[in-house]
Amino acid sequence: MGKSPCSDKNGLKKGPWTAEEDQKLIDYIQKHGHGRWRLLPKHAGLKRCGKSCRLRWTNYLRPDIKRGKFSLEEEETIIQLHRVLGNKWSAIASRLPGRTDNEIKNYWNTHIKRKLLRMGIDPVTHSPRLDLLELSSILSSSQLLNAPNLIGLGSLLNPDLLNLANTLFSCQSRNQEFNIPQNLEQNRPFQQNLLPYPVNQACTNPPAGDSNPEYLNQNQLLQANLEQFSSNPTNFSWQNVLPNLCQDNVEQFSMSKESIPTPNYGCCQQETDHNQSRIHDPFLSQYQSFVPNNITCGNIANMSFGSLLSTPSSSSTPLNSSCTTYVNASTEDERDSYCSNMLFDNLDAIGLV
DNA sequence: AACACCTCCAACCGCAGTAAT
DNA sequence: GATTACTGCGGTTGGAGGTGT
Repeated sequence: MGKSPCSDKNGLKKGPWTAEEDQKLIDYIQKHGHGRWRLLPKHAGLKRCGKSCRLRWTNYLRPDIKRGKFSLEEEETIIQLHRVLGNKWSAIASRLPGRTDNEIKNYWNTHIKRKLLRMGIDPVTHSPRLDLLELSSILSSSQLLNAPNLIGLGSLLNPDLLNLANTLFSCQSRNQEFNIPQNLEQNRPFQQNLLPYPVNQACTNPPAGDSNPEYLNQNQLLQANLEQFSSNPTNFSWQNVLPNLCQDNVEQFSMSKESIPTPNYGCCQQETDHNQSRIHDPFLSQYQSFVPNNITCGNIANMSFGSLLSTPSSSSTPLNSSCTTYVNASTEDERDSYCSNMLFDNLDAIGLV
C-alpha cells in the first residue's frame, strides 16, 4: 500500500541538504506551515520529494530541536523508556523534549547498546545475561570444575560465556590468591564487577568479603542450580531452585506498561563501597542489582539450561559462535570469538582439555 | 604523507496505518 | 469493500571526519 520511494521520481535530488535548500524549506514552512508534504516541495521550489522534506524538517530544521550531547539524565531516561517501550523511538522521543526519534535511535545504537553489552546486559531485555551468570556459578564450583563438565559445555557455550571464562582463568592463573567465587558472587553483582572493567582491573581489585545473608543465599541457590544442571543438563529448570528469588519481580513485572517503573533491578541493591567509590553514574546505578525485575518466576522456570547456554534469542545481534581465530579482531563479535579460542587454550594449558 | 580502519549520524528505504474517495 | 493518497515509523546505509599505523 505504501507509496513508491522518492528515488523513483526522476529529477529529484537526493543526499545531503544544502544551506540554500534548508532556507527555502524554512521560509516556506514559516509562511505556510507544514503538512501536505507531497505538495510542499513543489510549492517551496525544492527538487526534493515530500518525504525528504518532512524528514529534514522534523530531524534537523525544527526550531525546538535540541542539539548536542545527551546528558546522563537523558541517557537514563532513554534506557528506562526503552525498557518499557522497546524500539518505539517516536514514543521515546515524545518524552524527551527537543530530541528526535532518529537522534535517539542513533544514540541507542552507537552508544547505549554497546555500553549495555559491555556490562553484560542484554540491550533487548535489559536483563543481565543469565548465561554469563550461570558460567560464573559453574566456574565457582571446584568439584564441578573438571574436564568432563567443561568439555561438555564447550559445544553449548556462546562466545560471551567463553569470554568471561577466559577472563576468570586469566585471573586465576596470574594470582592464585584471588578467589573467583568470592569475586563473582559476593557483595556486588557480577556484571558490574567484571564486565565493564578491563581484565587487569578485575584481577587486581577483588572486592572485600561481605556477610550479607542475601548474597550468601544466592550463593546457595546458584550452587543448587549448578548441581541440578550437572546431574541432568538438558532438563534443567529454574523452577526448583529459585522459588523465592523472583517473588518481588512477579509483582513488579505485572505493572501496567503505561507506567514507567523506577529503576529497580531486583532484590539485591549494592550495600558496600568495596573500598572504592560508590557508583554514582545514573546509567550504572540502574544495573546494580543481581536479578532484573523483568524476569519472572514464570519465564525463568520455563527456561531450560540448554537454552540459556546457547546463543540467547533475545540478543539483537547474533553472536558469532564460529571457532575462527581473529588475532587482529576489529569488531566486538570477532573479539568474542577470539576469546573463545583463548579459553580453550587456557583449558589446554591447565590440563583440562 | 598515505593509507586503512572505525565511528557517527543524516538521510534513505520499505512497510504499515489511516483517511479520503 | 476496494483503491488511492498521505503520513509516520523503524531498520539500514553511505559517506564525512576522526584515529591509528
